[in-house]
Amino acid sequence: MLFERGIRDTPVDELLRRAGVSTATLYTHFGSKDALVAEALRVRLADWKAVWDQHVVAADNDLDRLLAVFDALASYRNDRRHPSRWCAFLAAATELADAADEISDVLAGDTALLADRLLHLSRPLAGQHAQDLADEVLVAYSGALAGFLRGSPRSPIGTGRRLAHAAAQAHGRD
Amino acid sequence: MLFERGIRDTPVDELLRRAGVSTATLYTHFGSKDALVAEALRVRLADWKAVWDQHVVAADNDLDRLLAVFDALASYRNDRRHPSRWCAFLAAATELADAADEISDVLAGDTALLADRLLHLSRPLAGQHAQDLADEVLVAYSGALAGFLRGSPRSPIGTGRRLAHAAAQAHGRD
DNA sequence: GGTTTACCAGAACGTTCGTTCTGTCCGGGC
DNA sequence: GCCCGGACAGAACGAACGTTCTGGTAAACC
Repeated sequence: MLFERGIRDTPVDELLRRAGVSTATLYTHFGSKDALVAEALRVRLADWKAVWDQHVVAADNDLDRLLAVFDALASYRNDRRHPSRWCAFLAAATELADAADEISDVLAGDTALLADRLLHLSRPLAGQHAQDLADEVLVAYSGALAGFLRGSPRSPIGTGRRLAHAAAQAHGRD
Repeated sequence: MLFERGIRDTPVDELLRRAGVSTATLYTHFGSKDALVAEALRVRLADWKAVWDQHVVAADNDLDRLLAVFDALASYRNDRRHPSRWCAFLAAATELADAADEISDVLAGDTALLADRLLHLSRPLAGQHAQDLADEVLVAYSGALAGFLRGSPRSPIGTGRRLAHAAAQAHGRD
């Protein structure tokens, strides 16, 4: 709800009704709407990390482990426990530009997770160019997410995966 | 200002002060804040298109014409007449999810412009796979923009360009 | 020269929304 | 049996902000 309709466009009252909880309870537990949003984002980040983990473990070669981020994204988005228009973290950072550090910290956390893991997964494929490959996959991944916001291309995840694949091949050759 | 601090976080009063214009004048000219924002977005889209045009014309081979979108993005962003945190269109669509059609129409216009031109520019390089290549470049482009929001990778445009280059090469080979 | 047009400054209005306050009720521990 | 922590519904508050209104000024035009 927060991440479908937008954080700013979802009043606290709706969250209360949806959760079947009273105003006072929410505010004693979280203190503010921003803190609640930050907590929701932290939960999403943990969930996302877990799903990604599974797909990396399930892959059986270096290339598939790197590309697993796209397969993980596909299954994360198919899970109706994680509805969102495109990316909860990028959207939150956009909507709440000047807002609480607590919130932009979660985007930073997501980005750091992606950067670190992609770098690690790129090493066996690209060696000393691992940083370049990791950057490229991160951009392909973010671009796929943005594709949902644009409504184009039709299959952003498949497109992002092909892009990352081509990048990996390009680095594998040299 | 609208696209640096965020549309929602920029009150009309600040725009008035900035523009040295009175409330009444703004409202007789535009009718509402949303309409003003929509107009600002339309102007940006026209500017962006013009800059992109120049870079396509200046390129002297098919590959560079396709990749010109990244060079255009770099010079568009360097021009201080077009400040923005990442992408005005994607940001506006995120901030004003349920808002006026007039606004989401501009994102649709940007996306259509990108999709059409990239497809056209992809044809000489990828022939029957032109649609795939165009999709890939669009994702690489959107990913580069998102990179500015993330603050990672450090040079999103260069990374996106490499990504698109690898995709073009991959399609050129088959 | 009077009228129209366009603009200005600033007050005022109405709505939305995050947050707090009031008063009530229930359930479990001594 | 009493008490207290925690939850509830709902009213109330206060700030922010988009929009409209009031009244006044100055140039453009017939």
